Amino acid sequence: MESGCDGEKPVLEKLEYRGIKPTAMRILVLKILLKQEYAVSLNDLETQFENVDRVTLFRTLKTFEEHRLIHRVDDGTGMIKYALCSDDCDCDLEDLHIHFHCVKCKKTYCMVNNDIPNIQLPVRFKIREVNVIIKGLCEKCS
Amino acid sequence: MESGCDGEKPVLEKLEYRGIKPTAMRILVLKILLKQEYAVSLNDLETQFENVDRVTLFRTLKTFEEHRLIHRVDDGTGMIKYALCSDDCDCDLEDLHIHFHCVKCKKTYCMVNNDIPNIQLPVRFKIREVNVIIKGLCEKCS
DNA sequence: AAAAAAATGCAATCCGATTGCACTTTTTGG
DNA sequence: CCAAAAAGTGCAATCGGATTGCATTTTTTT
Repeated sequence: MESGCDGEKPVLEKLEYRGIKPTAMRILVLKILLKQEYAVSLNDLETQFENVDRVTLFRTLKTFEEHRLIHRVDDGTGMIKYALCSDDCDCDLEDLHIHFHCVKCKKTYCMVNNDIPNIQLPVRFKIREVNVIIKGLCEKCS
Repeated sequence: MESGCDGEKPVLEKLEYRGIKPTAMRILVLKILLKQEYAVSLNDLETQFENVDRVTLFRTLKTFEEHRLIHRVDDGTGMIKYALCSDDCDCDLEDLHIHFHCVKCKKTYCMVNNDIPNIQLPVRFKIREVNVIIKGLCEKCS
């Protein structure tokens, strides 16, 4: 049986694992991120708090990003979204799975079970990163 | 032998074909768009003029977009880019080919010879649009 | 040519992202 | 344990691209 309050240990471990000092704010934010089933924007995050400064959240996300705890998700809406990296992920820039953006509920899901398809480009183009965004209706909205 | 000045007819025809009234501004903008080999942002466009108002360009592009003469290209940079639709294109939202964004020269190319790969999603997700962005180094920069 | 409609240009606004700086909390070294 | 240094936080302000309001100009209609 777990005796820690609210099962906080895994959160602390995750932070430490990435070399991030566990401040109250960061613990809170990570807890929220862990609950999300889709990529969140700064705004999304902000609405989950009562009285938090946008900028602090912004910088918390920035710290998380720099330490590879989260990564940006480009879902084609122009708004930056974030998602947790998997524990073993060492993503240089962005992660490599497919993202699905629901045009109705505006949520962006990570389609973890899909591999990026192989794409043939003219010889001299050097691929560094592939981003596949699918737009449509998600399970709940279709 | 073509006798028209500067081969302007095709430009006028393109505008008319899409039901766009050919003002001086629009002819100029379309001519520039026809010369591009990659997707352009509003800024890119602006730098090709001496004294044009951003907003006019913006609205010109908007008109073109509404009449399906151009379409938006999302290259993951967060900045909206535009590219000409092919003559027979009737793209509802965005076009369906792959875009390549060079991280060095910042140009975004349309990879017209590549088909969008088939992607399997969980059953109840309804795909409306697929956008593939590849980042890396282009021919010239690699 | 006059009236109506469309296009244009300037100023201003909007909104998310980001920075500056002062204040607070945490860490470090004596 | 305390003082200095470092790190984190919060508020105000800035930045940059996108977009709108409105007055003026140009084009179309009658």
